[in-house]
Amino acid sequence: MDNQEVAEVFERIADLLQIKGEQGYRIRAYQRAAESIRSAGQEIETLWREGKLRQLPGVGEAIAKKIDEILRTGELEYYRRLSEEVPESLLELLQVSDVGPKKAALFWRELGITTLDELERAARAGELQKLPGLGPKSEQKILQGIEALRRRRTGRISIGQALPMAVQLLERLRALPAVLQAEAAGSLRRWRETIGDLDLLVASERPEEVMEAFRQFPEVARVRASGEAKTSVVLQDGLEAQLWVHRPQNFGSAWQYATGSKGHNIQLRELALSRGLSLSEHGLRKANGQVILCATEQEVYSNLGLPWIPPELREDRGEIRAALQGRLPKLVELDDLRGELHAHSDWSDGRATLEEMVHAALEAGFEYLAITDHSRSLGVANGLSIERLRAQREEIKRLQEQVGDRLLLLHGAEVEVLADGTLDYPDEVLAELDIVFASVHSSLRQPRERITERYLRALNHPHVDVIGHLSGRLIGKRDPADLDVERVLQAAAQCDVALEINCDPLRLDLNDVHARRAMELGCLLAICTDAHHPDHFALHRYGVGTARRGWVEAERVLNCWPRAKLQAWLQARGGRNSS
DNA sequence: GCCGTTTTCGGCCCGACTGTTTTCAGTCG
Repeated sequence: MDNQEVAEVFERIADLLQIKGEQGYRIRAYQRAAESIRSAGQEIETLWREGKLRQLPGVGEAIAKKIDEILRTGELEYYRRLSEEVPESLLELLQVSDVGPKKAALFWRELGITTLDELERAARAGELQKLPGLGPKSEQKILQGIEALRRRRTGRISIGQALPMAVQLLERLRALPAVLQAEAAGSLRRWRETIGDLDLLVASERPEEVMEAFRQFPEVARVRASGEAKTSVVLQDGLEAQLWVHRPQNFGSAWQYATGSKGHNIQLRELALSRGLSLSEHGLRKANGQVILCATEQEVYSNLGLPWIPPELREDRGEIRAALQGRLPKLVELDDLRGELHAHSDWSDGRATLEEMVHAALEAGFEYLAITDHSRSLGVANGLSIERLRAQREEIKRLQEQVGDRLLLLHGAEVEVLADGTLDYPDEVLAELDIVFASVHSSLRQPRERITERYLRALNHPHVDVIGHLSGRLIGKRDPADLDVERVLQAAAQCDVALEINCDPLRLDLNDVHARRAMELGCLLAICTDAHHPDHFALHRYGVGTARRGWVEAERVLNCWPRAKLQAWLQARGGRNSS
């Protein structure tokens, strides 16, 4: 059973306890444990075998015992008994906006409702408004919530879709005369790979004016709630958006609050309490009632005795402790990237010529560009035969002469790791290349042991320099391969093979959690766009966001290295000589 | 149920908005 599945058990326990009416902090304890298990860098089974479950934050004696039972027996007696008491299907009611545990319990106990369909029927029949504490408006909202849920169905969307929408709304906000500053917050600012809703923040002295304009934006389909400080809307495409408006004097604390994550904010507020301060979006309040206004986030953190913590780290994954101890990483930045090592041309399945890719790289200010077209067996991608690969080398040499010293061109290939773990070109051909990416595009569904061995074989091949998009996942479309990631990362560290963080917002592969584990194990990384078109070079920022979420520092990223260091590393590997 | 630059027991984040209320509960972020 993997981390995700174990985490889900505890999440469901927390939800069931809420509906049951359990009061207090046990619920949060289960939620925190679930989040901790989900974002653990290692597999829960490994930690369990090694007796290290208690090292996970939020996992104490009781939850460790429950994990042990789950992994030994595949079941949990406590959970089974709980779901006998409270029907599990009630959990789907919680997905409806404006329905929480209290209302779900009310519908169940008073009307015997246990499914979404039953809830909808009751609402249409006017049964809900007869219940205590509800009226016609609540009933109408719940019906709208059910319809919105059915329309949406997709849940969270890719950050690649969310970012352009947020940019559009921010531009519109910045054009308003009453707006002094407008910024993204929430999971978007933390560069999470998927986004549940857009969180936007504005600094203004005239909040009503901003809110009024926002409600009228053409992107807005429906206003869910709107006050002086906060407006919540549903956009035309079903996505929800929040807008907060605060004065510039407390913009910093408001931005900190709106950025989250929830877990980070809770930890930060507890730290504030321990120092006799109460933290909210309005600022820091001392015991005597005096409020310290914070115009910048730096002021929020420094008043708590902390350095500013980059948004990508704010996931309650140990960043506050690290900040207290002065151990925050010096995160890689977009400007640290000096070149691209994974790019395609129309020699295989790219949509631009070599010349066009080279010129785009010059435009982007790269110091180097590796062309890495697909290898021969990948027919769907027009993979290069050995003859075509050698012809391409001549073409690249010609282009190198044209551009001279302005850009270093590397001739590489994205070589298929075949189903048995061998590579798609013979060794003598690989030896001719400047850089070799090894990737898996086929037989992704091999059983765990088999596909892990396949990668281990590739890692041990002397000519392999980088492993491309390790898991093969496409977010929301294709699950990652069933892989023993820990073994692969350890082998990569040992073989001195780098791992790609693929910047395509549908891949982001390695993901943040695996990137962080790779850093802990001493692996090298490469942040690459896998560009199939000149426009794709702009995707670097997504990979950098993921890398930063993985606590990645520039010195461990191949394409942050200066040209000479990169060349020296490549030439020292795989028995290549410097010819 | 977890956890300790206050603590192994007694704490555990904070506020906005809405609807159905005569002063607040529920939901959300």
